[in-house]
Amino acid sequence: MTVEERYHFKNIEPKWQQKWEEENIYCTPDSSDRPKYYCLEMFPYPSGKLHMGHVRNYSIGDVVARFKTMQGYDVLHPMGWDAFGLPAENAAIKHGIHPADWTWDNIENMKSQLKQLGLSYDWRREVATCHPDYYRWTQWIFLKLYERGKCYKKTASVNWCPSCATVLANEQVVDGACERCDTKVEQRQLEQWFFRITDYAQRLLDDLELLSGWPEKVRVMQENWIGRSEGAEVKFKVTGTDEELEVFTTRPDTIFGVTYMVLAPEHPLVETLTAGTEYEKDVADFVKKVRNMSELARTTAEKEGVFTGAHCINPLSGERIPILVGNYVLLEYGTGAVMGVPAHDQRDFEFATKYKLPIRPVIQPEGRVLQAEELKEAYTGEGVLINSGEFNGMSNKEAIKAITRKLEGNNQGRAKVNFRLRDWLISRQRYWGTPIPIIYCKKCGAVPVPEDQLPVVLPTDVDFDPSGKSPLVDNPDFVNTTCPKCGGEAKRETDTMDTFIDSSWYFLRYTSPRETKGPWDKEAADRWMTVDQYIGGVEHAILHLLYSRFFTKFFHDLGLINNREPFKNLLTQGMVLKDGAKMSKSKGNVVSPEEIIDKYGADTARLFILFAAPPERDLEWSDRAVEGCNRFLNRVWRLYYSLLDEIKDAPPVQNAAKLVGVHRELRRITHQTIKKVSEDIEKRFNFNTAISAIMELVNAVYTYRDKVPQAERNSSVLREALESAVLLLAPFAPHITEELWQALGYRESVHRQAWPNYDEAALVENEVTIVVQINGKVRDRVLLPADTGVEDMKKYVMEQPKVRQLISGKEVIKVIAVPGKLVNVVVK
RNA sequence: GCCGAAGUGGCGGAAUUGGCAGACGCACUGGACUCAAAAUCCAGCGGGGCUCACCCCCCGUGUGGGUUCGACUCCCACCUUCGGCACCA
Repeated sequence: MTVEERYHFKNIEPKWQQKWEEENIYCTPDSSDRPKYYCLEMFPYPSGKLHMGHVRNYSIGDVVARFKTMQGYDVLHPMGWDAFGLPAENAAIKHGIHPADWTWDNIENMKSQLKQLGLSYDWRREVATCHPDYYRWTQWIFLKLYERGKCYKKTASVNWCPSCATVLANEQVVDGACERCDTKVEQRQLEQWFFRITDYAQRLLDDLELLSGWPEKVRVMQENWIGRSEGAEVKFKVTGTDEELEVFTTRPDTIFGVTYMVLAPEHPLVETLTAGTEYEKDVADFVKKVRNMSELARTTAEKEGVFTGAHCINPLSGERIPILVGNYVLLEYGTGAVMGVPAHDQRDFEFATKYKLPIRPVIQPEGRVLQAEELKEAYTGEGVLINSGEFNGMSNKEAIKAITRKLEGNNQGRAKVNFRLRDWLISRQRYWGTPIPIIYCKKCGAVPVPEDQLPVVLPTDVDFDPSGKSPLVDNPDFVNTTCPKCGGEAKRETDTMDTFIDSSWYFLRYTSPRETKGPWDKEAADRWMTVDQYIGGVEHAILHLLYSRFFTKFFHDLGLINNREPFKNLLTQGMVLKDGAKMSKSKGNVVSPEEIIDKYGADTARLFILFAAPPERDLEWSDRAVEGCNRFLNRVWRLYYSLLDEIKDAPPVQNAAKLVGVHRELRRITHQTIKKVSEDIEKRFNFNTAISAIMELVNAVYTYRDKVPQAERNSSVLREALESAVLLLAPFAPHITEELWQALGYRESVHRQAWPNYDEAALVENEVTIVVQINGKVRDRVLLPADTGVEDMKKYVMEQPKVRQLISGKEVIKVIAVPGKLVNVVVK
């Protein structure tokens, strides 16, 4: 095969893409003796067009997959579509296109764009969550959760997005607004489906320790989101009734400092305690006012409260304590009621000061006497108990245990762990999602659809209401059915599932994507899981990653898989910026991947995006730098073109040890580059420095070609350098390297070659430059044999005329020598 | 407010274990090639001083201190930017 004089990516790229597809070179075999490696990038929502964030995500993953393949691993590298979701439905309402058509068209379009990038996916394993063969198993998983009591329906105050016309999970509310459309979220009382993720709170927290391959940042975010706190639940008897008021506190040691109690406005006792009293109206007005506030307004409002007229009894001191209702107490956390200890909690302090409630210190810091009147803020530190009866003098740390024990003994309380994490609200009042497989029967109530009747197919013949109301609600063919239990008339659930459910198990489906007997084949799942490397945006740090971990644990408990965690190593890539801001239509700073690929080719686009910054960091787009990468590929091409005849029939390097001078040096650079590129990819994912090392190798070959006359060149060394450069560059720029590889005379794909190994002996330098410092400042450099010992180095350096001159008349205090590096002379 | 990450030339970034700061690339400047341009190639490119040829010297990794023979790297304090959490009792 001959090589053209100029690099025409427009011919080369489609040619190889087609060849690779014909020969199925990226298809993962069903069985193999090689060790497995599962490389996964977060699958995209099929919005219609690829953006630069996708290009970055998938370029990173492709380098990893190709590198691991060349290293001899059996690599699973699949791609698919997170294909349910609101934009499809909005397109239907706006443009009259059916969500299914819209979605499948987009998938087709994006798939061809992905193919143009030359990504090494096994397309036979493609999945789309909106396909009945997929969501059938999403429904199956729902039924398993239902069966095991991990799925339930309840009426609760939920987040409602008026623009999306649906409820949202807690995780989908950001700063009181819908994470999708930024509309202010309202609170509504609705009956909704939940998954009991809170049952897994402790395990989700504990197993973060297994995830040493995750960024610390993501682990901390999950830890905060789960929000474990240890404390106690304490019962206070309400005076004059049989009622008991229960509170959760992390500070049972301050119980003698309680001077009031506060209930959440939604707390059931509020009505009970005030009914028929003179306080009823004031309290009801207050509750109404607070309830009408949005969550955001409520959390930013100043603390307010009103007295209910009721009192309760401190279980340890017997003291009578007033009960208030407060806007800052949340019903959903703990028991929906808190004890007020103004001396030792800043919020309580502010509240008590505002309403002139008493403040009583019960913890005394060492060496200081706390006087209630003098306090300017709550004392939240450690100390010794005072004003606390039998516990006086005890350290507060001990008192936490002692008081909890005492309460437990009296049946007035118990140790308790609370989590910030709430159950996952999974139902959505929208059409384009997985139907919830539940049937409501007048006689039997909510009945799960039997497994053999799955999937509950989403009907496609539906009309869309501009209000966003789900077309399922008014679709009699879908809604009306018979009860699986009694055969009587019944109605289907019309809510669909949160799309995060679809994406919480797709990584398992890839292991056996056409399995019909279950969501996946256990043997296949056990062979491939866990995902060795997961790559995606940090915006999924909580939602998707937490839900997937929850599902994995649930599947593990059911014996469906052996692994406990889905993703062993996680790489969170940074954003692609233009002019310092995230690319967005509204800012008008979008660079389209299509244009770039058309102008420079996929190899250039990939190379730039990997070269411009390390993957975790944000990347600033630069058209000029893209041109630079294109220039580099042209430079590589020209180098091959000019040397191809010379190296075509060159044998492998023999008697490497006997090489000298420039030939030895070129070989050293070749092997040093192999080492550096291998380590940069493997250990650090620093593709930018790997690429710069390849550039240096190419520069070195240029220098060799231009400085050494042709007759004197060592064609074997030259060939080794050029061949290595192609192999090292192959994961980054798959098309050009394939073309050059074949030009070297090989028939088999470069992507099926073994990753090059470096020869340790070739790395050894005979002579090294030693830096000479005087008092830590570089003053000279000397060339010494690489194996020169410490004493010889010192001796040699001290004899240098320049050194003698610089230290003359000064006292040499000591001389430090680091072999291969430097000599530092310390003088006074 | 709390937690975390980062701060290095005109720009993106490098320095992996405390040992030559600025690799590689972009931009820029000068030169070669050309009738000319593009492309390509060569050289220069942190700031300042001194020579103004070579050399040499001083300063320099957000700021101020410290440890060390030696600090972009370790420690303390502070400033700035970005990200996350934020009545969670």
